[in-house]
Amino acid sequence: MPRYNPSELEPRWQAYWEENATFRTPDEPGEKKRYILDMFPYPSGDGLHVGHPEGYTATDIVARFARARGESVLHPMGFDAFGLPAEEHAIKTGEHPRVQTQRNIDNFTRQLKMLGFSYDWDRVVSTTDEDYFRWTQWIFLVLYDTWFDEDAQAGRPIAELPIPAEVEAEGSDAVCKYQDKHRLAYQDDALVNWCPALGTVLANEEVQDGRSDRGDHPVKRIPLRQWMLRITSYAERLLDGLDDLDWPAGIKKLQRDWIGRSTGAEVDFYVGEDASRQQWLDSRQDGGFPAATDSSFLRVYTTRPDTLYGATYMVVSPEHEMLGELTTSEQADAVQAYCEKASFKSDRERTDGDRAKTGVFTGSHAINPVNGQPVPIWVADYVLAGYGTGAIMAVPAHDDRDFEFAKQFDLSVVPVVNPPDDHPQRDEILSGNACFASEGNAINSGEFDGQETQAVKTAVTAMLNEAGLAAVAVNYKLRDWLFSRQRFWGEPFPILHEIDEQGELTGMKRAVPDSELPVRLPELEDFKPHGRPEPPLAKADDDWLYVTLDGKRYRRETNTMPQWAGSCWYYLRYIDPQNQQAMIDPTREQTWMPVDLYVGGAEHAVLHLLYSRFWHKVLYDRGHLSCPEPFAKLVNQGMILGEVEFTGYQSSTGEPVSSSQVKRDAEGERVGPDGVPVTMIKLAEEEVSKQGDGFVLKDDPNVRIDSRAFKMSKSRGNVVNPDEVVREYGADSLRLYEMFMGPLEATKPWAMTGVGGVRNFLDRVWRMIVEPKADELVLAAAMSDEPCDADQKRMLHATIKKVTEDTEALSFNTAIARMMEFTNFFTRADQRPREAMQQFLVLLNPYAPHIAEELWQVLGGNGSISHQPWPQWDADALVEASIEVPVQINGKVKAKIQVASEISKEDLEQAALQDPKVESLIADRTIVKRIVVPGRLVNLVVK
RNA sequence: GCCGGAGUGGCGGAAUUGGCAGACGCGCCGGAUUCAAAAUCCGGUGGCCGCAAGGCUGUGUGGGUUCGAGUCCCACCUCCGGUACCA
Repeated sequence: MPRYNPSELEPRWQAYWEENATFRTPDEPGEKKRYILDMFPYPSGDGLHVGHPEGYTATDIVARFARARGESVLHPMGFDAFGLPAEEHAIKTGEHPRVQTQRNIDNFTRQLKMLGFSYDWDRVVSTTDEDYFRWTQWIFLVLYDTWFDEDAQAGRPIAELPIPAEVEAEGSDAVCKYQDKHRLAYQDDALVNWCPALGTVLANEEVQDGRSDRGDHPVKRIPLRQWMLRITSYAERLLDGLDDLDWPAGIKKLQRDWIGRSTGAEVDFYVGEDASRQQWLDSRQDGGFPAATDSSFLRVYTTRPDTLYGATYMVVSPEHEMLGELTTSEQADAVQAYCEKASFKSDRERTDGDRAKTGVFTGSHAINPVNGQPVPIWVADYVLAGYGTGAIMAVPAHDDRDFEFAKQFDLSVVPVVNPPDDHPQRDEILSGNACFASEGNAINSGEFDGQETQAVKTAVTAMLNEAGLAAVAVNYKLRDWLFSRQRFWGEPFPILHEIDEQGELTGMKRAVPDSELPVRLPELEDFKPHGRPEPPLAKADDDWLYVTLDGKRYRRETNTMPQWAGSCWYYLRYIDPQNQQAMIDPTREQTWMPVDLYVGGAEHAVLHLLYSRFWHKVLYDRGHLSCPEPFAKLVNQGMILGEVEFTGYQSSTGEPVSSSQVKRDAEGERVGPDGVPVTMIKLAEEEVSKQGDGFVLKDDPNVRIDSRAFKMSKSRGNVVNPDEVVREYGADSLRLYEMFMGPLEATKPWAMTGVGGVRNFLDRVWRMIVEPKADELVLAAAMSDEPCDADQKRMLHATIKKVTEDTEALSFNTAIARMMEFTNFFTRADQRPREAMQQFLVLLNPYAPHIAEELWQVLGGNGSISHQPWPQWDADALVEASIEVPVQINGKVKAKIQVASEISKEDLEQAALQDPKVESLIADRTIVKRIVVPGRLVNLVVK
């Protein structure tokens, strides 16, 4: 029996494609190019997950479709192969991360090939290849060699940085240090998670509630010299660039919010001696608002300068540099104790949830510049050191956080914005017992009373600016990018630190010359932590660690780059993966960039995409790239959940508990109505039945059952393995099912019966062309060389149209539905024109390429079906002689009439009125309105 | 709390953007084929009322706009995802 046997035919066609290099990227792209990109995977030891092939199938369909339409396609794949799991494995087993990584890459490659994706396998890159990370290091050096010119809003070579005369005068070391302060890649002290018990520095994701994930040991935050990338300089450009991108609106918003631009004012509050205040004010009047700060005043950033009259106290962050000077001797102990406590808290703890506000009075006061009133200065950890100036003016009447703090410590509340007359809490607000954070008319604000918030903002800022006490300011939530990791399995930094004769660091550093790249990872005896808060590379032999260059001795940088580094620019290397002379050939870059379609998970919505855009813009500024944005169109595929599960609950005594009575207690534990924890039990579909909105236990309909699909996870045991699906149903069925489940962007649950459904469809396609009853592989008896009749032609051309349009719109599920209709139609026909079958296979090919190739050959086609041009539909063939039009009476369909498709409005109305059913329904009533939409419907409004 | 997204048959989902709700698939029911089964093929399948013809009702809830609303507007509910004091 010549049955459809994917396990035989799929590997055969995969071998054919490989041998014939069917999907090689053309060297000289034709008129239209299309760069179709997947977010490359981290090759984990678990292998491919069914979530991966969702996006990969979508892009593969688009790639095959575009090729058939004569476009030149670049469709590559690679591996984001640096990362923590391989390193942890190495620490445990002593096996070099490279070994395990290669094994995983091999397995991923096998699985990807098994699914028949049309990648150009000659262009595979892995971020761990020396040939690749050589250029990652090179790009780092571009960042290191660049400063950001605010006026030009562009990155420029560090050599072009204007050096102030006073720096110049101090000599070349001072100039170097000045330059270092302006580079896009610079060093700064930042806090790391140091775990003394494990003797290692941990990544944020390895720390849970201040304790290590592994072993549950305490983790301390200690400052360590770190590499930072000055992404904040590009904040404005990164914001602006979003406008022209064809990205989901949600992702753009996420990026905008992450960058978090706000405008307001910086305002200086005098903190010096009362006696010198007038002198200070005079100097400001003459000199204007200074760029640099000194200890005579406290500078704050606010987005609500209109509420300055309501600023009743100030707060500085525990890390604020002026805190020491502001603290009076009486308060010194309390302040010191408070700051110490704060320093032990992680960022997370400090900003976690709605915990009560804490803080300590410093003992000093500042003078509110608008009214000359003294206001107390507090220190509190609800003010973040890294945002704005690290200090705030607190307006408890109009800021929820300040209000909460003021209530806690009994500070005064002065309302300065009048809430609307109908505001439910108006009286409380005006008496200082509630907070009103919206806009309105000013009150208690001197000359500004009665004006609207926006006007007051501008006026107050202008007034203070006139006096040299404030200036308009812009702030971003975006922080500079902490770029170094204390890890082994990452790219080494191509940086050398100068050491003197005693082996001490001099503080001077230099880039490794281009010709010396790549800086390879050292060979280590083992990968176990060495117990110091220093990166593992510090364990390397002196051969690696120390370098002599131009007569000077250097110690290599021992931090490594984060995993993001390699993924920031891989899309460029695919274009020219073998280039030994450059990161990318400029002509090729111009030919293929930007990426026309980028598909991947929404979890990378912010970081990966923002980091990539940042690097891209720097490389663009420095003349290495021709387009300002890397990814023209972005699509996020939705998550695939496990099979739907029915979950019931049981009390401790084994009694079933209705899910409507199960609540979560304070710890998040599920408890029954008595507050005692319940146990979850998995139920089979047969044990439940539908009732109302939900499901209930069949045996006891009073017990409600939860029904939902969960994220796939090993611990839950609901992970679907693509290897098994391919073994059972074939790769074409897996591909087709992933696309048929629903819209690409939607989150959707897996259902193995659905895979059976699409497999059924492919079996039907097979039998539509191959004779199922014959012993040999022969064409179906119904196959005919006659042309299509009118109905067949209409079905064929309507299918071509629908599949073409839906594929273009990435609406794969409906395209597949249409191909199913086509197949149902033609399997019923006893004459199946060969030509229709052939055209159909070309449509099916992007979706299920193996069976399409096989049947194409069975039908006598030459070579690969992938070389066949995409069919065109004939609009004339779609026209039907007569169509059915519904007739509504008062908006409800009461009859259907058969009319000529080209019928005029008047004739359609006549036809509707003459329909016997309609006649009888309107017989004794009057028609008050007639709506006639030719080709669509007739609606008669009667009384 | 805030920000996104989504609520349509037993289930996954369609619906040319305001014009016949439920395409297609799964599941289920009936029939054909078979000694029997699998496979296959044909038909049915939102709910309620009715022997039937047919009628009523129906896209999370309540209101509104319209000749006409799953689709637009207002208010609310539920679920999923993200986020967390950014002044």
